[in-house]
Amino acid sequence: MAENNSNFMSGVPELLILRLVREKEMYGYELVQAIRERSNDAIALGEGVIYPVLHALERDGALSSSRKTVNGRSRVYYTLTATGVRRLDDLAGNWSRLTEAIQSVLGGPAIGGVSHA
Amino acid sequence: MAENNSNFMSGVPELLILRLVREKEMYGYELVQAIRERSNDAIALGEGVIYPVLHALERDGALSSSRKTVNGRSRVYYTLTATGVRRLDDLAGNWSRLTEAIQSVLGGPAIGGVSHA
DNA sequence: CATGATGCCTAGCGCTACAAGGCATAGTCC
DNA sequence: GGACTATGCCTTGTAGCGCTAGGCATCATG
Repeated sequence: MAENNSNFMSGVPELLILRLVREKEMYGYELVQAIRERSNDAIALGEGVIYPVLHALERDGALSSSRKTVNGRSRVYYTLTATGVRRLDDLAGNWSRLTEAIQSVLGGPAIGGVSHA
Repeated sequence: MAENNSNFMSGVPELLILRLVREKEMYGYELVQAIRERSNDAIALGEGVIYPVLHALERDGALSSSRKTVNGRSRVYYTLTATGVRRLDDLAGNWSRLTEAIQSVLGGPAIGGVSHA
């Protein structure tokens, strides 16, 4: 009936993960804590959210993994691929546009003028 | 296993609707277009999204409706109740905190310092 | 009288994030 | 040595949200 934005409010966990992994290679358990800390406990994604996303991203070629053993502990480190960088830019752009759009609605009728024309 | 934020990425359509209705009483079809226009086509929620949310909000006492006939057309106008105002403030606060948190993750490790302590 | 805009509505699907587990190893405390 | 916690990985099942894709009625337009 109408071409809508397909599921416009999704992919935030994906976005956060990609963004963090861009800084340095990280493993799942580490990501869970990093997100919690960096957001001041405002966002607390569990492992049940992180791991499936990680696997999906690897399947799509956005991340590549390598198993390493540290202190007798086996960790799966993820690094960003070229595809992943593109995906990150994409998601970040979408998120930015989305928040601006929502802000634009919340802010009232053309306060400063968006000057879209 | 852990108390997480329950479905932290939801309620945006609800937020937008409440915000718009706060300005003046509006009807469903009008809301669909208002959201599209005010967001510069960035957000295009269909009627299939709007109406169910409208009904849920009324059921919860956040909105009250009144049927009016204009130009032989029957419209259901919605107005914000006191409960609705509270709900709006709530959602707006959550949204604000969420975007800040995400920004905080996207922005890198403590750029300006959040000084939470 | 057919088509489109206005205006309301609903059933059903898909997908995302979530809860709630399981499993293994390392360290700590008694 | 046994219990408990933290670390580290994983999967299954579910719920809720938003979306697609319709239906129905009126009015204006050609």
